[in-house]
Amino acid sequence: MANVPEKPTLDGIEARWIERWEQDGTYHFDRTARRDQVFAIDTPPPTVSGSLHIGHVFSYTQTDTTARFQRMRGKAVFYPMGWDDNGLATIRRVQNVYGVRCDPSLPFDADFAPGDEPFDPPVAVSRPNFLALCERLIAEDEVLFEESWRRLGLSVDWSYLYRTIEPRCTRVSQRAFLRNLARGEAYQAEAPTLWDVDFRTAVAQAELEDRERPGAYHTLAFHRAGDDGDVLIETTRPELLAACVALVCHPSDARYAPLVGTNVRTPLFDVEVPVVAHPLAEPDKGTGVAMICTFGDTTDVTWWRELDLPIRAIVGRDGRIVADPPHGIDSAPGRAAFAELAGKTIRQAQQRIIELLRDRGELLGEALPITHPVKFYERGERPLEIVTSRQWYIRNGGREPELREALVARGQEIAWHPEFMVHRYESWVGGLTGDWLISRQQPFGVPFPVWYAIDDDGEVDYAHLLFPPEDQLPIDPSTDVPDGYTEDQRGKPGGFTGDPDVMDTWATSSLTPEIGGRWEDDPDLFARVFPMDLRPQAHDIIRTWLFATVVRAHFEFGTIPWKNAAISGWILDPDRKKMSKSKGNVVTPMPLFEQYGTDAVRYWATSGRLGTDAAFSEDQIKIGRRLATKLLNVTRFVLGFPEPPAGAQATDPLDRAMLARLAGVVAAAADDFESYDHARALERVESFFWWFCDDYVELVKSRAYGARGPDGAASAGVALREALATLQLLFAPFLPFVTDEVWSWWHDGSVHGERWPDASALGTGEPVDDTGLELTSVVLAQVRRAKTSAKVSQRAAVDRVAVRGPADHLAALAIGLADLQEAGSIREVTTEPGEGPLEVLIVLSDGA
RNA sequence: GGGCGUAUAGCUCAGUUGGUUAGAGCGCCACCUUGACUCGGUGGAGGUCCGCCGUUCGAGUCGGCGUACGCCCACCA
Repeated sequence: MANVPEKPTLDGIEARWIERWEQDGTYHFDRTARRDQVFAIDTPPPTVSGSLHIGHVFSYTQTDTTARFQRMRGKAVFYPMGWDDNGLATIRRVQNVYGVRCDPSLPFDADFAPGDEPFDPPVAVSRPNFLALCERLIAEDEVLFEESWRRLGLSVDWSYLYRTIEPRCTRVSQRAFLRNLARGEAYQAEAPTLWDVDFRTAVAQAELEDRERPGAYHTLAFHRAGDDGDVLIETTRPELLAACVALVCHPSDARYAPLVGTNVRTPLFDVEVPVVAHPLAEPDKGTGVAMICTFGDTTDVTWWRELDLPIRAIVGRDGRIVADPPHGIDSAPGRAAFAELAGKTIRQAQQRIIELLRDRGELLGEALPITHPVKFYERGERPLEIVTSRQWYIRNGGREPELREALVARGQEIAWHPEFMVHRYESWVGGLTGDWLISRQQPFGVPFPVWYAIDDDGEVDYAHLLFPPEDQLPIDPSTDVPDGYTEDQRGKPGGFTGDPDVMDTWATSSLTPEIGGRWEDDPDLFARVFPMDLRPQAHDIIRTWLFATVVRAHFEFGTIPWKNAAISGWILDPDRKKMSKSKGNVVTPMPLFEQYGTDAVRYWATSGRLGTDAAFSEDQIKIGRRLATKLLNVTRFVLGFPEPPAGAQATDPLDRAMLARLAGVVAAAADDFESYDHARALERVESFFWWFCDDYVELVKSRAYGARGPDGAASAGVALREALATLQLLFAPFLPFVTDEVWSWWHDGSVHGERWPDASALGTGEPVDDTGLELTSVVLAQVRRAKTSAKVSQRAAVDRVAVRGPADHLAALAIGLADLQEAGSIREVTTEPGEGPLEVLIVLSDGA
């Protein structure tokens, strides 16, 4: 019945099995399953790009082993996939691939077509043209992207594939936003926000990172009234002097106490500003007095807000000094100085103002060079500025202690794997300084489903919002028209205008459980999968994706979005540096799949534990390859023994002991999986497997061929096959291709449609003492050692093996002696009771 | 500044509630072409378990102090 190939091979098996699984619906989600029979996974939708990254392989394969295990446990596994294609990553890619930039003021050009090469210099295109290019590039990318993902052998149900920009996801995103708005969880505000001058968009606290940058302290002289002399301050940003609205010192700083409440005049611009006190000012920094500008950093924002200071904004959204001086700069010399700076970039303005100040003697001493951390948008190239703008926010506890506590508590409801990762969540939520800024001033993304009425004077009335009913979603306010209006009223007095912004990508991806589960579109499905069982993701996006998802579920459903969070580590290169495109040390998995087979790469990936960064190791992949090859060969070998008669059982004590040991592995590996420790499960199974191949199969092969009669052969044959089938099942979550390959040689149907083995059904199911098995291995090793030392073949004959040791050990060992004799080509085996540890005397035939 | 994690063989890492001489794989060395596997098999060498102090009959494991590395959060005039 077995159909074993003459020369088994791993080459090319992926394509065959991927096609077969797709045809047979092997990973099809049974949506009739009750909620308690479902295991739902909130798969991270990867950002669409040209290719798969080795880090993807690492984390997604780990999740896949859990999905496969749960499926084998009888769960209906809901394992959707999605592509995240609506973010800045897509915009950047379109800009680079086609050499274009979006200029919303341009009209649509129906004849526009990109060239084969990117335009250089970049060409400005209209928003509709830009969006068309986004769609086009995404469509091209996603074909190849999906192909490479399928090659990984994930057991996802591809019929649930989604793209975050598609209408259905846009609808989910807009609906959730409108509900947040209706409940007061989302709001609009005009406020200072961190701003990327290259992307020309606001960015959220979660997307910041500090980078060390060179800078310098410059000492500036502010002037007191009359002849009271100067007040000196140090600043790294003299170019913001025109934006200065006050000086600040610590309330307890006696040196400056007399100054507080008085006014001083700024150098160069001669603007009168007050000296104020605030606890955030640090006496031992600089001179102890700092200038407050609107806005140099987030501390300035705090001071400005808490001290109720005026605003003098001088940095435009393009990162240049604005054309007109802010109010307060009234003197002719002051205005002249400002004119020198207007239109310059920050760098240029800094250079120029230093010259101007020095010429006037208001810059003292030499600049003191320093290195200091500067805030950047994580994808950006220039430091962030702070500009005042109208933005949308979702409350996240950053300004409300009660909400913050509630969200911390939600995080603690989740079972984290590993547990300590909850600390990252807690420290992030605990450190929030403001609400979640979700609007972005970008051409491509999910639009805010909001219009504003325009009053009779032509002013936009931001307090007068117009919404679409939910059943009209998704909408684009730049082309759709609110109820009660007509298109020709767009932008007119008494008419309306659409909100120009789009949502940040996290505002949509924070809804992946709702998107994947078809919230509101398919209530029956949603009820079966939400809240989900598992969110797998990497630790760097706990503060963004994970937290945001918790916020949305908390508001919409009053629940956590999933019971478990499995946090994977990162891939480091072999020198333990983080892999990144800029370092040029990125490994692409496709060539590895080709060279070693997907299973081999999966072996490496699943050897990694959750929460632990792992070094990329081609050696580990080679070991995986060896394992897969061994599975092919041992299957071929075992299936080549005479088939035991129907109804035969494993009766030989050695066989029963082996099966009992295997039963222990089955149970322990299941426990490992239940506690999200796939790597330990693999280690356990693998360890048994090599012992099985190296010792057990070697011990019983002669008997299996009939050397000790038909009963012994039948017992060995049964045990070998039971163990082989069990091992194939145990490896199935890790090595899906080779296990289905070897399974198919002697079974109908896929191994991935089978149940996890029943430990109690192995052998007779009765407990068996493992000592005999262990001792047999020990004596076998001694015999091998004797032959190796004598530099003879393992096949060489042995005259006599004499074992001396405690009676209970000898009794246990008795189950293996006959097979040992065959396996070792031993003429005579004797045992003798004695004290102390087991001693083995081996007499080789040559007298060696 | 606060927090989390890691430290075991040349390398990558296991080591569960404390329990004989601390394990695996790779690499290295030697040997064997033994009924499937040379992408194979057998064996060997190789360790002050980061340091110090403590608890204990007993510590790689528990506690304290420290060191190194990585990360998170905060600060950043």
